Amino acid sequence: MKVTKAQMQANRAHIVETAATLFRERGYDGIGVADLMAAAGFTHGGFYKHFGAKSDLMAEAATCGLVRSAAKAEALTATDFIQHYLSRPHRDAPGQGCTMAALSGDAARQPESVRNAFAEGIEGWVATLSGLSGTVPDSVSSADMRAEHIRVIAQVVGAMVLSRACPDDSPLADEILDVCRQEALSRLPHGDAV
Amino acid sequence: MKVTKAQMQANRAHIVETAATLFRERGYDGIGVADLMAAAGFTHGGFYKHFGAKSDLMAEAATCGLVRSAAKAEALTATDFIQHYLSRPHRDAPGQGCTMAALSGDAARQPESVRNAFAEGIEGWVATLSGLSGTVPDSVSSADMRAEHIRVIAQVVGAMVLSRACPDDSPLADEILDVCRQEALSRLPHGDAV
DNA sequence: ATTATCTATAGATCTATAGATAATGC
DNA sequence: ATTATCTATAGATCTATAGATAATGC
Repeated sequence: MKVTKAQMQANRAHIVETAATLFRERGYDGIGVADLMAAAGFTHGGFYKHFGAKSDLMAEAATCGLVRSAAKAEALTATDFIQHYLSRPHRDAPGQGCTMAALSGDAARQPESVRNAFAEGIEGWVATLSGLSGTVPDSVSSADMRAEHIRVIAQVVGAMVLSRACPDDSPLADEILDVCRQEALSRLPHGDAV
Repeated sequence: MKVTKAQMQANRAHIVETAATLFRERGYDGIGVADLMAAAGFTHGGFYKHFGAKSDLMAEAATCGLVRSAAKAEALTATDFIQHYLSRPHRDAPGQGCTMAALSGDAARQPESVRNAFAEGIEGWVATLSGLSGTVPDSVSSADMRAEHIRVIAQVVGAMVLSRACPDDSPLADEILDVCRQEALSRLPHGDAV
């Protein structure tokens, strides 16, 4: 039943990725170690050879999800990022979407190790937004860019969290995305995005 | 062991208020029916004479918390509302704070009855912001006021959710509140708030 | 007579651990 | 020999229900 070291690393990575999806879909308390391991193709007893506790996996899965989606965003313009982020497909597929939007509320009640992963992930997103073309108007000083990036993140995360808290097919859920998208795009340079 | 009808109504209301606090502090999955009833001063068996299921209490507690804090906000100016909302005391006392910030992430994974309570609560907050003096600049048309109020709510909820996801004493947690407070206040009329 | 609350429990979870198994890696 | 994974289980939860009790309300 033992596997090679390389296979064990691959198994561990697969557990983390599976958890990153299932935690985003069901919340940290919404899926247990046994179901997570089963979804990854293992029995639950082996979990504790990979991780010291469930909260260790929460932290690793958060980092995995935050890094992965920030890397995807780096290929986009700021306009395309906002369009994709504040979209119905993103809202309706939290398992593949933004970890901040899906799990920040849960993370606030988890150990500091999990919240550390979130803080580093948020910093990563600030850096990612700085790299997107046209993130802030040309007139904004570079000293204010960081603040503006933080505001954009708070705006889009807040919009997504509130939209998801509404019932399916709620007009308000769509309206929240629409008005925040309009605002976020109007902040971009050139005004060519709305 | 039976009580008067009036006492029973009072007991029920007390359970809802206790739940409104404990759910905000620990999340919907973070406290069970037995502990909730014990915190309200009852044994857990009686719960099901008051509510059909735990999710019924989630919906009632959400409405209770949302209505109560919106009523408190109505006595404030828009400037004071932003100052209080995006403050460290609010961030560090979720049990008495905004239900949207504390439980929207959890609500997204709950039955439609709970999300209906959230959608109505968000609409209530839009109406509340409309009533605050100086919510939007005088130049904004009334047709755009609703959109602007939704954006303010998304902004402050997003800021609070992200700030709480950071570790205790994290500089980033404070920075998120600070930069979003600055932005929200600058949107108010007269520019006298910053 | 009705019923709000209580005690007790069913049945299903959950996290974490103990010990067996079987394949790697020395 | 080591160890990644497995089976099995301990001990603690959880939601919901059943039946007893005792006070209200007719």
